Amino acid sequence: MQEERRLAVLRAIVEDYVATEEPVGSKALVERHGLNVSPATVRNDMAALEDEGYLAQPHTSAGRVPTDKGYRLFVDRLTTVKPMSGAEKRAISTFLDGAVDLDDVVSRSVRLLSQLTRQVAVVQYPTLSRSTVRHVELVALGPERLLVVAILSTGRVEQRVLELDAPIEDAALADLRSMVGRAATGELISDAVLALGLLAEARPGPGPVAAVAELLVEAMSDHRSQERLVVGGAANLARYGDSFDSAVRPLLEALEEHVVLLRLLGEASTSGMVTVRIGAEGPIEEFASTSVVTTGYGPHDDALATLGIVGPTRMDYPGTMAAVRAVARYLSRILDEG
Amino acid sequence: MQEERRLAVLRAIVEDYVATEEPVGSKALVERHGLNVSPATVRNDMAALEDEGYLAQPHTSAGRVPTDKGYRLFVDRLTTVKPMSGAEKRAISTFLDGAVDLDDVVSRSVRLLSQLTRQVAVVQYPTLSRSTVRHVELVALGPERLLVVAILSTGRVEQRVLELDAPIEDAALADLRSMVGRAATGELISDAVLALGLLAEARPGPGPVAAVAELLVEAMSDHRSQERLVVGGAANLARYGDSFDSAVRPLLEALEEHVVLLRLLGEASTSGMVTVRIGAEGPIEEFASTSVVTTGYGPHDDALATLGIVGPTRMDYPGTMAAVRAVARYLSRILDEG
DNA sequence: CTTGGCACTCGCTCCGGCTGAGTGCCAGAG
DNA sequence: CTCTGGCACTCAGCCGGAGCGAGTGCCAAG
Repeated sequence: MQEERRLAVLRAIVEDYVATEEPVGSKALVERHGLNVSPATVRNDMAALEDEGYLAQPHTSAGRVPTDKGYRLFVDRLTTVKPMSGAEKRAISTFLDGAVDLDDVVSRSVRLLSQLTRQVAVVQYPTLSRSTVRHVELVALGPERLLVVAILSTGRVEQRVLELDAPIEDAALADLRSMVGRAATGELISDAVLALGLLAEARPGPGPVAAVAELLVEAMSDHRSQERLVVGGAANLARYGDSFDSAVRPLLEALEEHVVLLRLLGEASTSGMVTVRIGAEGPIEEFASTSVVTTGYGPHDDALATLGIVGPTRMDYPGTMAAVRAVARYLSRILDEG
Repeated sequence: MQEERRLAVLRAIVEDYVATEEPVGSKALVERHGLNVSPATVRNDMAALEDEGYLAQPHTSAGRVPTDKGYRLFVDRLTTVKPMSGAEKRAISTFLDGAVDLDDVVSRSVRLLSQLTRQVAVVQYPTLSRSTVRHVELVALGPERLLVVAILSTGRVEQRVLELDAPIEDAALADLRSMVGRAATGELISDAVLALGLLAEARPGPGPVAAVAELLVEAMSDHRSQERLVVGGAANLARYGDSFDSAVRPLLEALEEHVVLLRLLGEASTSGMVTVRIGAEGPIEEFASTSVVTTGYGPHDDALATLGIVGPTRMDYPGTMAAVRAVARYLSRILDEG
């Protein structure tokens, strides 16, 4: 009975604090929400919640503020994911349907997500496990440098430069090109990887052939493609009104370090569900004072890549989670079709 | 005689203000620089410079601050571009020489430039007028959607999606593919464009063939490639200690609007020279309170693309200009070799 | 368990005075 | 005509104290 009310109080505090950005007191709370109890009662509940670590006081005579633990409880037990409005849904689909290109799809998703959530959006490029190899091209950049380009049926283009141990003859290159082409073209990525592996084995030794084959294997496995991601909406960091140099600068730096971001996304990559990491729950200290809302996406309901947002722990979790989920779904659908 | 000293005073004020970020007064000025006159004399000069619009006072009883006009005079007449130190030069070349890829070269350049100048760096992708077409690939994404990929000898990959008016048969596609391949492969871009133009003329009518050819022409002309650019070092905006929400937020937004940035770069694209645009000299209001230092770069001394930095009008112009020039040169050389 | 009352805490804001860097002007000296 | 020292003046920034008020904790009664 009182337990229930306490949770209601916690929810109310989170909602108010997210909305006003100011510590919320007992009186204001009973007024703004329809709690049929007196402020004194709420005060008792607040004191209890504080003892349990869900709330904190900035200073002795101020209102309460949720702790990370409080937010955690809020998203775990007090959140009903509110569906997007019809208008929002339409906006999403028309915005994404206009894309002409994989790059375009991704960059539109980032923009969309950052605008919907008013946070910094991060979208990892989708992997390509289901796509087939359309064409492999080897370009000599110099006597010992080779550019390997693989064109995939999804429209993705993977490229990579290979430094050779020894110069390669034009004839040998043409030979290699046709061999690789025959082995890989038209195959599923996985099959092409297999075929190239065989090819490399059949031609052992230190020659460039094996090296190229091995490189192709590596380049076309998911590894490299997952390294790419796009960040957008960094301007939303400007809403961190307080503590600028101390908070925003390292964040901006971290956002340019894609390696760090990839770790961040990789962490909570449970497929299908929206994942929320609050404050210092993750091991990456740059993001210890932020929350990260992510979800997997990809064609055929496989969660092949991750997308999400980074924002202050004080954020509208239900709305943000709904937006992240919605964008991931539409994006998955588009990849399914393309 | 006095005119000379006045310029020295202006230079000293600019240097001090850039270093300290605080309005500089007459007394401090004569102490820090070896001016062999009294503060009173300097005051008279300052008053004169203020009358002419080169200086301004934040408030009645504070030191002077250079105006945009003052900075202009400073860079035009008082700046000797200081050469990079040997260590810096070495750092630049080793950092850039490690690149494996065109994308890598560009992203390294951005990082380098932002670190050297401690400003936001912007690098436009180089154009490809001298490169040849290595391969053209047409991929059917659907019955009426075609992906066109062109691989160029520089390692650049251009791609584009084409929506057809009518479905295209596999046979027709294969036909088209070989025709286009024969016409373009191995040719200089310009020649390929020519050949494809002829091809389109020879096959008139509303069929997909002409459309594809025309699209290729368009895709491979410089237009699209010049649209791409990379931004880095946005974290340096955090050093705008004062006026955050009012100044940095719109800047961050503008930096994500590549269209705006391209206009900015396009403006001052005089080849060979380092160009400085100070404050409101340009027509783009988002950048009215910043300075932009740019220069052209590209292989063979053609200035084919632009690179530069965006920062506060209060910046170290000589150092910044030197860094921009140095990076542009090394970058050009690398493109020359590759 | 809830409620009203009450004393208490303490961050925020306003106000006034002080300080000091910096200026403008003027009169005198080169 | 230019430079210099002197002098009065201005004004932003920095305390420090007073007052305010939101909010709390505790207690005794319902």
